[in-house]
Amino acid sequence: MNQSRATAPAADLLALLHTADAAQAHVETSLGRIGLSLPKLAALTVLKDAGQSLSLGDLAARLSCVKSNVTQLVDRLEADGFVSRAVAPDDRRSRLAFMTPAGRAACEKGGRLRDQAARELFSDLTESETRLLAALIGKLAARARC
Amino acid sequence: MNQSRATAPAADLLALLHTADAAQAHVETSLGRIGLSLPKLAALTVLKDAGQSLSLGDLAARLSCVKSNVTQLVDRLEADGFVSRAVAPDDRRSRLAFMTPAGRAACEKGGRLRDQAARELFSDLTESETRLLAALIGKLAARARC
DNA sequence: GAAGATTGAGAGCTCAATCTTC
DNA sequence: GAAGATTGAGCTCTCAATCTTC
Repeated sequence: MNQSRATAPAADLLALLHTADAAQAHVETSLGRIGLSLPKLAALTVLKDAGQSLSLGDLAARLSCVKSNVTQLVDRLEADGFVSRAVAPDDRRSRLAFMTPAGRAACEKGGRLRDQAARELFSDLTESETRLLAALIGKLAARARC
Repeated sequence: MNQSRATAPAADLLALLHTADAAQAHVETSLGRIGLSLPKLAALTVLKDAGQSLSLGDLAARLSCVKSNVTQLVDRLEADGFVSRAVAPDDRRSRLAFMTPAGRAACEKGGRLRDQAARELFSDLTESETRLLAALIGKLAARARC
């Protein structure tokens, strides 16, 4: 067996991508029950961790994505009533995003749902296996960001 | 250290998702040079492996996605000149997708680019680490599909 | 002119509704 | 009516172009 290890990386990569998709879908199914998605929860979490309102550019930088994406994400978050926009007092070009009380509540509830879903996903792995997986993923990540 | 292992799964999950995104972007950067994306290459590969034309429903099943997605994917592949549609001779409801010569060429070139990118991504892992990673991902996948 | 944000176009995905053919 | 495929609406994301304010 294993004559094809030389070409296996592609299969392993595809398995990784497919599993990540499935894991994401699993968490989002849970989050969907409270009107959240992973991107929305990520934005709310960044806002919560910042402890204050952030400009959309700031938010984009902390979410490692492009500004136009944040514009649309905040549009939807605003429609949900989880976030509001305000003109920055010092610079009228800049828009500040801040969480509403409903957003704060959704963030906390969503965080618990996400953590619970993550524990379910990892429940077949021992603690040392989980640490090992994290280390291997880290090696992959180092290569991917080049 | 490690007092917070109990809540770590969420961080590990997020790292996994983020790394998968980065890995995907890495491969797609390479594929983009020949006008392909991972979803397009996946469809072409399914068609190649089938060795014949497939109905769009068949294609959707083999790609594990919804039929309406395949409709749009084939629209784009057809616009690229990589795939053509034809009415099924036996059932006029059904549309067959078949690869054009350009599609076949793109599939082969794309496969090589994808394999090479995958080898780069895994190049910091030993063979046994790669196998271990695949096994751990498998455990995760088993949980995610429930 | 450069830095903020937004808009427009388009890829990729889903679900619900529709249309055609069986 | 049920099985094919498609269309319409919406989410997430990107890049290029635009608009406003500095």
